[in-house]
Amino acid sequence: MKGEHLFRSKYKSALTNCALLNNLDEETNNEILSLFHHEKWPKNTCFLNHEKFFFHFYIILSGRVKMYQVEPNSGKELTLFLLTKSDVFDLFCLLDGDKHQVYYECLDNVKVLAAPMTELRSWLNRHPEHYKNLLPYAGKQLRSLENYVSDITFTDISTRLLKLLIRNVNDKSNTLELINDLSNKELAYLIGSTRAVVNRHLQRLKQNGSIKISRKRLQVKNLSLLLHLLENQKLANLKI
Amino acid sequence: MKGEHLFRSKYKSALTNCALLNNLDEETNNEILSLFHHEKWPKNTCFLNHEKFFFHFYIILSGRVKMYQVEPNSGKELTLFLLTKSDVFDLFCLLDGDKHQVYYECLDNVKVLAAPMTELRSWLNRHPEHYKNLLPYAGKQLRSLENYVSDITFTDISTRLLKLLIRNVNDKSNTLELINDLSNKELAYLIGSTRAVVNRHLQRLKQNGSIKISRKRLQVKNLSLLLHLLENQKLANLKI
DNA sequence: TTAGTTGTGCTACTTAAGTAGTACTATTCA
DNA sequence: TGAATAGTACTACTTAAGTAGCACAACTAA
Repeated sequence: MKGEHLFRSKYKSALTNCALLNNLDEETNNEILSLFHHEKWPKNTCFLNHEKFFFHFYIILSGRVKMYQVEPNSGKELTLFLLTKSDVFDLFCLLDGDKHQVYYECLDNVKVLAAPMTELRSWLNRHPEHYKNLLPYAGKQLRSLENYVSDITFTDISTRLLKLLIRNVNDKSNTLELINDLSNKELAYLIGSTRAVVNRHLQRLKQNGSIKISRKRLQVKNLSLLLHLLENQKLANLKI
Repeated sequence: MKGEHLFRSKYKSALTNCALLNNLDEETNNEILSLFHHEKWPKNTCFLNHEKFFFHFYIILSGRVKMYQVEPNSGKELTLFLLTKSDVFDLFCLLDGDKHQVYYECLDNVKVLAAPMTELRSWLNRHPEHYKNLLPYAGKQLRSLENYVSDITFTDISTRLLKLLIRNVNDKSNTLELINDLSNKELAYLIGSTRAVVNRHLQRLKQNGSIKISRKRLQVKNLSLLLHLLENQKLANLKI
C-alpha cells in the first residue's frame, strides 16, 4: 500500500485519530502504513472464525463493527464493544498473542486497513518506543469493560438503557448517534439484556415523550428529561 | 533501595514472576528496582483515596489486596480484582494517566514495593522497549474483565459460585486456595451478588457434600461433584 | 469477663427481569 | 407481486435474585 497516498486521502482523519499511529513523524507513519492493505466488508458480514484476528490486525476507516459473544448453550448474545472509525482490533490478540473468543459483525459497509499480525509485531519490536501508543488505548478498553461490570451489577435495565441513550447523544447536534438505527435486540445486547425487556422500557420513555421510536429508528426528543429520570433512579437507590 | 540485595532476598520469586520485570538483565533489573522502596500495610488497611495510586505504582511481594468499587447511593460493593504476589497496580493509571475510581483493601498483612509514578514513567520513556512487558499483563486484565461481563450476563449466581470455587482449587494439592478464608459477603462481592444469596447456594452445596463450611472457612470436599454440577447447569441452559 | 462486633443460617416476602406467545407491520428479495 | 423475514408492541406467566429481619455462634477488645 502506498502509505503517502493513503495518508492524504479521505481517510486521513481516521488515521490521525488512531491510537497506533499517534504522534508519528511522516516517515515512520508511511513505514507502518506500508504493512497494511485496504479491505472492504459489506454490511452484515459476520466473522465467526477467531483465527482471522489472530493472524491480522485491523484499523477501521469507516463503518461500525461490533465485537460480541454468544453463549453456546442458550444462544444468548452480548455486545462487548461497538467499534467505529479509528478503532483497532483485536487488541486482546495483539497484547498477549492468545486467541480471543469473540465474534465480529459489520453493522455498516466497512472499510478497514489490515496488516499481518507477525509483521506488525516485528515492526513494533524494531521500534519499541511505539508500544507506548498502545497503552492509553488499552487503558480505554479496560475502563470500558470495568464500567460494563459495575453497571451490570449495580444498576437495573432501565437505568442502563437511560445511560446508553444519554452517552450516545452528540453534545453539539443534540441528536442520538451511533445507536439510533439499531433494533431493540441490538440495543438489548449492548446492555446485557433481552429484546422484550428493552422494548418494555422504551415504551415507557416513549409515553413520557423523551424519545420517539419507529422501526429501527430511535430519536431522543428530550435529553434533559432523560437526565432527570436518571437522577431520580439514583435517588431511588438511596438507603434510608 | 538496594536492588541487588532485595533481588536475592526472600521475595525473589515475587519479582521474577512480575510482568514489569520480565526478561530483564541483572543491570536493568537493579536499575528499575532502585526506583522502588519497601512498604508494609497491615491487614484490613483500606485505601479510599484514588490519588494515592495516581502518584505511586505498586508491586505486591506478599499478601492479598482487593480492588473494589462501591455504588455511592446503595452502598453495594463489587470486587473487581483479587490481587496477589507479583501483581502490580494500578495498571489503569499507569496506562493512560487518568485517575481510577476504585478502592483498595488489604486482606492480609501485605508487603509491597512502591515507586513514584513519574519516575517509573520517565524510566520507561528512557527504556521504551520495556513497555512491551506491560502488554501481556494488560491483556490478562482485559480478559479477566471481559470474562466477568459475560459471566454476569450469561450465567446465574449458582453457576458463578461453582466457577469461582472450581477455578480456585489448586490442581496439585486439590484444595481451595486464595478464597478459602473469606466470609460469605466477600465471596458474594467476587461474583456480583449478595451475602444472603451466596449463603443460600453454599448451603445447597454443603447438603450434597461437595463443600464443607464453617466461620470464614471453606473447603472443597468433592471437586468432581462440583465439576459435574457445573456441567448440569450448562445443559439446563440448552434451548430445546 | 463481658459487651460489642462480625459472621452464619434461616424464613418470609417483593420485585425486576426473563420467557412464551401472538398479532400486526415494515421490509426484502425471488 | 407476493411470500418470507425481521422488527415491534403487547399480555400473561415464571422465577431467581434481592431484601428484611431475626436468632444464634464465634470471635475481639476493653
